[in-house]
Amino acid sequence: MKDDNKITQLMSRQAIRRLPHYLKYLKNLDTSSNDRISASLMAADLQLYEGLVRKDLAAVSSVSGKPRVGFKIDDLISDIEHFLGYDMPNRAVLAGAGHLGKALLCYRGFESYKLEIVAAFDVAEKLIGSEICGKEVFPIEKAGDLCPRLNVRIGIITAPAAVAQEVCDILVDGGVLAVWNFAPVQLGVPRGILVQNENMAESLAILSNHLTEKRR
Amino acid sequence: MKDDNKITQLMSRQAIRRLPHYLKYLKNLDTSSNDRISASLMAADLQLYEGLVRKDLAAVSSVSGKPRVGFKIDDLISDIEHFLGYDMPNRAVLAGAGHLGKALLCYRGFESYKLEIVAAFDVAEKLIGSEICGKEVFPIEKAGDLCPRLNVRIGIITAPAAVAQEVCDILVDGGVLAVWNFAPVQLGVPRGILVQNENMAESLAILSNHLTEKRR
DNA sequence: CATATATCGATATTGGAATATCGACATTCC
DNA sequence: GGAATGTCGATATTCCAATATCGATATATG
Repeated sequence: MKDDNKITQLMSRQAIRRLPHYLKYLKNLDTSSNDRISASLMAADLQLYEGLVRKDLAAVSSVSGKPRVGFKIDDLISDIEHFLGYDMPNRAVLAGAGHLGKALLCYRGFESYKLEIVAAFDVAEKLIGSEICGKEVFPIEKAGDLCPRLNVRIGIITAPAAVAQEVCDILVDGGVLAVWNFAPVQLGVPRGILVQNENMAESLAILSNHLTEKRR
Repeated sequence: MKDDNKITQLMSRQAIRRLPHYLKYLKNLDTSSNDRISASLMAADLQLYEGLVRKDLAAVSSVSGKPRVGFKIDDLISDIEHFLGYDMPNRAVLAGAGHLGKALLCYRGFESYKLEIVAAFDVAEKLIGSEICGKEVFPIEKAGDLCPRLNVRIGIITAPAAVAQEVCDILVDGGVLAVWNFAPVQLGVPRGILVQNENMAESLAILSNHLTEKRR
C-alpha cells in the first residue's frame, strides 16, 4: 500500500502494459459481497498465466496476498494506480489539430488515466485562437514558452510526418519528458526522453499479413 | 521475387512489425545512382542488428543478396509488399463514426497500404445517410448484409466500449476475418479471426510509468 | 482440534527472439 | 592473377519473459 522507499521495480514493457488490464478488471469487480480477489481467478478471467499475475502484482504492490483468501481489491487498485502514477495528474499538450488531433482532444476516456490535455498547437491560421472541445489552439511557436509555464510533461504529436521531428524538438525544448507519437516517423530525442510510438503501419502489417495467410 | 510455392514463412509478430519500416526506408532511398542496398547499411540506418535484418529479409524475400553488393532495392520492395499483401487491396468497413472514426475515415495515409475503407456504420440518426470524407454512413443493422456484398475482410471498431463486442459479432457474422479494435475492451472472436488491439491505455501506462520514474 | 485445500511466493525450466560469431564468396584494387 | 575487403547466410550463444513446479501457510471443514 505505501512503502515508497522500496527499491524501484524494473518491470518489463510488456508487464507495464498488462497493468491497465488488471486495473480495469479490478475496478469492474463487485466488491459488495467480497472485497478480496485471488491471483488465480484474475489469471483465469484475463486468460493469463497464474504465476505471471502473481509476479506482476508482487512487482507493483507492497501488500501480499494471503493463502486461501487472496488480495484486498482496494489495495491492489490503489497500488497499481500509484505505480502508474495515476494518483498524480499528467499534463500534456497536443501538436497538430487535424482530424486525429481533434479526436484525441475530444476524447473523454483520458480522465481516468489522469491525463489532461491542456492546450493544442497548430500552424493553420484559422485554427489558432479557436477552441476544440474546450482546449485552446496556439501557434506552434508559443510551445517553447507555454510548455514550461503550464508544467507540461507529455507531448502528443499528431502533426504530419514531414514536420513531426521539428515539432518534437520544440516540445522537448519546452521540457516535455515523454512523447506520444502518432506520426509515422522515427523521432530522434535526447537520452532520457521517452518516445511511445503509435504506429498504424505496424498494425496494418499484422492485419494484412493475417489476411494474406488466410487466402492461401 | 516470385516463387510463390515456397513454404509460408512463419514470422514472429515483431518481425512483421519491422517490415513496414524496411519498406518505408527502402522507398525513400535514392535509386538513381545505386539500385542496391546492403543489409549492413539498412541495419545501421534503422538502428537494428545486422543479422536480424538479414533474417527478416530472408524470410520474406526469395531473392538473395550478393556479397559485397547487397540486395536489389526494387526486388526487396516488391517482395515485402507481396508478403504483406499490399499488392492486393484490402477492403474494410468502420463501425462507430465518432471523433476517432471520422479521423480514420478521412485519413489519407491508408492508401499506400492498400487499405480501403468502403463504408461506415453508426447508430446516430443524424449521421446515417450522410457522407464522411466520401464514405457513406449506414445503420449498423445493414452490416451483416453489406459486408459480404462489398467483399469486406477487415472491420475497424471505433464504437464505444459498451457496444464493441456486439458490433464485433455483427461484423464477424458479415464475413470479416480481421478486426482492428480501438475500443478499450478485450473482444471475443471465433478461432481464426484476428483481433489487433490499438489500446491507448497500454501506451499511457508506459508514458505515465516513465514520468513516475523520472520524478524519483 | 486435526485434516483438507486454496492460494501464496519462490525457484527452476522452457521457449523464442535478439545478438554474436564464423566460414564462404563476389567484387575491387594492386 | 592474387590478396584484401565488404557482405552474405548459417549456426551458436545469450538473454529475457512466460510457464511450470513445489513447499509453505492461512482459512475452512468436519
